[in-house]
Amino acid sequence: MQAPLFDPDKPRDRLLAAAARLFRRQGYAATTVREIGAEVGILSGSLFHHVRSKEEMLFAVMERVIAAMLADLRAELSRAEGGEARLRALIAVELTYLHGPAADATAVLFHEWRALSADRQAVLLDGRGAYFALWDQVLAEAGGAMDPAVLRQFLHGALAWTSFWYRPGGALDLDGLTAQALALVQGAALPLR
Amino acid sequence: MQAPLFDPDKPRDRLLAAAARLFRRQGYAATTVREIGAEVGILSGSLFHHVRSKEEMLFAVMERVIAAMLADLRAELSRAEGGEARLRALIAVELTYLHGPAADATAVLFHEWRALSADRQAVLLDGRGAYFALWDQVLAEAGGAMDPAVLRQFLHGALAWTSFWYRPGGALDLDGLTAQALALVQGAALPLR
Amino acid sequence: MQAPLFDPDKPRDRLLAAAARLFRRQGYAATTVREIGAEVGILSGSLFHHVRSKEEMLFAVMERVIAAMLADLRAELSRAEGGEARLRALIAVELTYLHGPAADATAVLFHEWRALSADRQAVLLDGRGAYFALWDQVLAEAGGAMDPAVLRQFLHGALAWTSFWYRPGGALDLDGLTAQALALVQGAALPLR
Amino acid sequence: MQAPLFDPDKPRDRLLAAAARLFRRQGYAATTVREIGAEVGILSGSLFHHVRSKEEMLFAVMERVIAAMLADLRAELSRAEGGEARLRALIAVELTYLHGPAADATAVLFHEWRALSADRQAVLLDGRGAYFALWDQVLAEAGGAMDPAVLRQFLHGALAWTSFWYRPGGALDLDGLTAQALALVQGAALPLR
DNA sequence: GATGAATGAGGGTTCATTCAT
DNA sequence: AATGAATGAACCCTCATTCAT
Repeated sequence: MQAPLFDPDKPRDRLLAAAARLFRRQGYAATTVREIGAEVGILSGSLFHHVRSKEEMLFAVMERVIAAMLADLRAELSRAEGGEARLRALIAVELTYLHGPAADATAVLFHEWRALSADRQAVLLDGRGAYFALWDQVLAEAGGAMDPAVLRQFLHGALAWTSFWYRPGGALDLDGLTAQALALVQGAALPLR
Repeated sequence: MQAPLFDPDKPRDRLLAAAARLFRRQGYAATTVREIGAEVGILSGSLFHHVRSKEEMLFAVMERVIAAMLADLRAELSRAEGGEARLRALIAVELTYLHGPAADATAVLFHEWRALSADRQAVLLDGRGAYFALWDQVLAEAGGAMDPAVLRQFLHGALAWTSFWYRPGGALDLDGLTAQALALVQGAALPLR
Repeated sequence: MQAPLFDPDKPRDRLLAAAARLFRRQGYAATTVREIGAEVGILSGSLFHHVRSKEEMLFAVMERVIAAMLADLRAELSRAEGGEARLRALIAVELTYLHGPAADATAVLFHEWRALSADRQAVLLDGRGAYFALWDQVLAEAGGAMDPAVLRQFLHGALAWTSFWYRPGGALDLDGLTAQALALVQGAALPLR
Repeated sequence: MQAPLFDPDKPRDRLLAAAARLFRRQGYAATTVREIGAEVGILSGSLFHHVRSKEEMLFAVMERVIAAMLADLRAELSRAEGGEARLRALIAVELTYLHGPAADATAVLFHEWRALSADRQAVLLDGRGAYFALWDQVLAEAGGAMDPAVLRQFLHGALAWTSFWYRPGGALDLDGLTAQALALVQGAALPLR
């Protein structure tokens, strides 16, 4: 990840970071604007100088992650040489977002999608689509036996679910987790090396 | 699955089935008791003759699925002979719940866990623990290279996530999906047959 | 007036009557739903069992007066014989509404029109148009020298304004006030008898 | 009218003119200080360097019109010779204010009176009383049959109401409208010439 | 003079829940 | 069992006003 998702020097970014934290911990619907205000040390009314509505916070958080993930994945893929390296990049980017500094925002994107209004979902679908197109491309290149679409969903599900159980700092570090995920798909649907 | 989760002849069961349906479609927090009432043709005030609170509905739905999944998995495992058959049973039960008649309740159990109060989560952990103990046992028996705990989480995530994209009735039927999931783990972390 | 505008036996009507009273006294924008609730002895949240929104109360109040005034004017005109009697009916109906039991609602209709959203204004314009069409017809029949449209606006303004200064129960009763208004227009723009 | 009500070179006056415009168009309660600021090109916080509160703007606008109308009516009456000329002056001043350059402020005075706090209303009552004393005097001099107090209210209402329907620049110019209003009262309550 | 972030009270509205009928 | 009016707390949001910069 080149740059942090939220700049601690910008009030609006501090707000979004706090919102992401709470949305992740409690869910969007269960988080009140008063709590978000308290998290950054202002009153709820003051939130609305930086943001038009509670939902705009959700949208902005998601927008940021989507753009950043897409940029990072593109960068990593352009650096990676060979099918395995590209595959590893796919997984590494996803897990880095899920458990690195952008963990809150990424979890929100993955698990609170339904809380976003249909209108706003539509706006984000482009970026999300571009991201998954890269996945499909890499998985197709790998030329495994399993339908790439199904494999993509399996892998995406397995990685997304790590946000519920995996905590970095334990016995298994992020590289280790990445290796395990890589082993999962390599053994499974892709031709053995 | 031996018996349907909710008996259409019992008013309370009809209520729970409706709640599960709406909780799944809209999320627990975004579903109002009015909507649940409307779904079964009564007014919101009348709900509380059958149920003590909205959260009790969530709890009851989850309790039912947990007990039923545990019973079904036990039954299937007792019938299955050999490592692969037991592994297949693991996956088949999970996918049958996720996409069969109990789909609503199962999706609620998997995706609305956070909406349940900590107290009530604790009550359910026993049954859930017993279920996953069976998983761990079967996966350990298979004796693969990957840490069974990690493999369990990967597999559980991959299967849980199917509720967001897989729809029975398409080109890929449930047996086919089961086969694909089986292939994923068999190729990966388990010794090749 | 055949029937009271609001039936004291119906909770919703009691609500509307209270709303009309407060809207008249304080203006629509300056009246809070909490005040309206207090006026009928319920909490603000309970208002919304009878009414969808604050603006719906404004709308409902106006709708009632409009329909009732139109019906009453039609009835009075059908009873009135001769130009002067019809003219007197015009004025009498208007003043009866402005200062009789429907005074609050009528004042709200006349003075809070702007507070209603354009959408809802449009819905009411039909009834209002029919009412003024009767005015134009009666004034045209009278065959005065002044443009009937201008005369109608002058007269309507003069009468509407009475809600700011005239109070029944003083030296001048409603019949007296009606007579004065009749004298105003008869002397002015209409041919002398 | 001798001088414009608001001097475009003075920032405070530009503010008041903008406030009058918006108060008239949307009503006092429905106008926000943000909108007033935007109308003159500053932010809402900066308003309060020129004015102590939103209500002070309303007060100041009304104060200006009241003083100016009184001065103008005095001047016009001192110039007018004969009962009819004085009567015409009465009406002409009123209509000139209602539809000339001071239209916004005058409409606000007439239709937003209730939005002013009782304290501030009291302050303005002197000037307003002096103005209406002139009306009563002129109407009494004319010696008609109708109670001058009632006639004054009828006429005031009829003229005030023109702000809702009359627009200068159409077929009927201000002089024409003045003539019609004069005819209304002359025919009515005043002795025929 | 102007800014813009912050305040804090209060706005309209929603909603799970209660209870007399 | 069901109704439906009522509760009361909490919700998101608005707005006039303040003040350090």
